[in-house]
Amino acid sequence: MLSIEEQLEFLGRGVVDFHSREELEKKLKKSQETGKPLVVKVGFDPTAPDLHLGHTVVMQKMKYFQDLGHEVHFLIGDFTGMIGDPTGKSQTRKPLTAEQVAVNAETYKKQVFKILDPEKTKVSFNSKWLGALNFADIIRLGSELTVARMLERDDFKKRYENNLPISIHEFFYPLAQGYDSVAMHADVELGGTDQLFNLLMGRDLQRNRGMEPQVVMTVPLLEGLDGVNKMSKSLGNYIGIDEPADDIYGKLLSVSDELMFRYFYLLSDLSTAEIDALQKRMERGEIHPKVVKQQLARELVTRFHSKEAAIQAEKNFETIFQKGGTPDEVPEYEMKGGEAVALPNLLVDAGLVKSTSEARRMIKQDAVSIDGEKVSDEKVLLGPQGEYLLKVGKRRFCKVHFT
RNA sequence: GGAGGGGUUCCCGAGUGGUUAAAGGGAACAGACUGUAAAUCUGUCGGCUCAGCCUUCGAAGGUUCGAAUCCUUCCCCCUCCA
Repeated sequence: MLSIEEQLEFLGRGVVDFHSREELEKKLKKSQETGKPLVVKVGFDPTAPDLHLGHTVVMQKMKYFQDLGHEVHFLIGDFTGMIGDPTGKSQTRKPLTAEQVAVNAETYKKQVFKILDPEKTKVSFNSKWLGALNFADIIRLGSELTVARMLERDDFKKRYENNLPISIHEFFYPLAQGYDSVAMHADVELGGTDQLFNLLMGRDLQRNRGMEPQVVMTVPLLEGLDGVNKMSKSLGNYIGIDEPADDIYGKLLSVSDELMFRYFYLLSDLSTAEIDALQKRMERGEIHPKVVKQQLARELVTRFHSKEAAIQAEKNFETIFQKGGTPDEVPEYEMKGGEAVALPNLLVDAGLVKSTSEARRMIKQDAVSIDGEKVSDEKVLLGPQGEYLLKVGKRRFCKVHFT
C-alpha cells in the first residue's frame, strides 16, 4: 500500500491545474479511514472515437485512481453532446441518435478497456439526469451564474471580443457539465487543460448545494510526433491505440530524444524518480538514448497489445531497420493474368505506391528493390510466373506471386 | 440594408493573356548521414501506354491562335459601415 504522500505524487504527476492538492489529500485520507472509495469522474464526447496516445494521458490517471481502489466513472456526454462543447470550436454539433450513441459507446469501451479495468469501470450517460430536468430546473440552474462570470471562460471571452457569435445554449454546456458532478456526487473530476472552466463549474454548483466540492485536476495536451503541435488525428502526428504493434513501436522509436522524456513523464507507469534516473544516466552517457527509447516503446506496446507483441515488434524493427532485412510477416499479393507486367504497374497493383508516376519516381530515386537487388530500370518486366519480393523505401514490402 | 476583399496543386501563399503542371515556404516521400532520433544536405512532390501525351487554378459558359490570368452567370467565404 502506498502512503498518501506517494499516492499524491503519482496522481499529481504532470497535472497542470490542481484545485487543490490539499483537498485531494484530505479526501484520500478520509477514504482510507472510512473505506469508502472516491468517485472519480471523467467526461467524454459521444462522437465516434478514434483514440490516440493524447487521450490516454487522462485515462492513465483514471487507471491510477482505479488501481488505488477508487470508483472511476466513464461518463459519456450523450445529452451535452446535443449542445456540442463550444470549447475551441465555433460549430454546433448535430445531435446524435440514441443508436449512434450506443454504437459509439461500444467502440469507446473496446478502446478504453485497453487501459482501464472493465470490471471496475462504471460507464454512465448524462442523459439519465439531465434529460429529467424541466424548464424550471434549468432556469434555476441558470440563476447560479452571471453572464460576466461566464464570459471569463477563455474561448467565450475571445469570441465575444472578436464579435463572433455565441449562442445562448452554449452557456448551458458548462452548467450541464457541472450539474453532472452534482448528480454523480463526484469527488474528483479530470480533464484536459482546455476543460478547466467546465471542471471548476462543478465545484461551484456543488458548493452552492452544500456539498463538498470536487477536486479538479487537468492534464496537459500531449505533443504529437512532430514535437510541436498537440497530438491530433487531423494533423497526422498521432499514434492511435488501435494501431498494429509494429507501427506503435516504430513511431515511438522515431520520436526525438527530447520528446521521449515528455512521453515518459505523461504516459509511462514508471515513477518520477525512475524517469529522472534514466535521464541522468543517459546524460552521463551510461545508457544509449536508443535503449531508453526502446524501453518506452516496449512499455506502451505492451499496454495496448501484449508483452509478446512488444518483443516481436522490437525484433521486427531491428530486422528491418538495423539489418536492412525483411520482416517475418510480409503482405502477399497474387498477380493473375499470366502475362508479364512492367515494374511500375506491378508496384501499383501490389499497393506499394499510389500511381505509376510515383513508382517511376521511386525507381529513379533508387528506392526500389526486387529480391534485395536495387532496380534502376523502370522498364523491367516481371512474370508471367514466379515469386518476387518487392521493396519500396525502407518499410514497404510485398511478396508477389504470379499465377 | 450599404461598401469592399477573396476562393490557386495536401496546407500556407506567389502568379493578372503565351517561356506556367503553375514561384516560395511547410508537410510528405526517397537518398546520404545516424540510434529509421533530432538536426543537416540532396532529390522528388497531378496523371498516363512517360524524352511524348492528358487533366488541373470555386462551378458553368464565353472571348482568343492561346486563359489560373479577360467577359458573363452562379456558388461559397471574409472585412468594414448601418
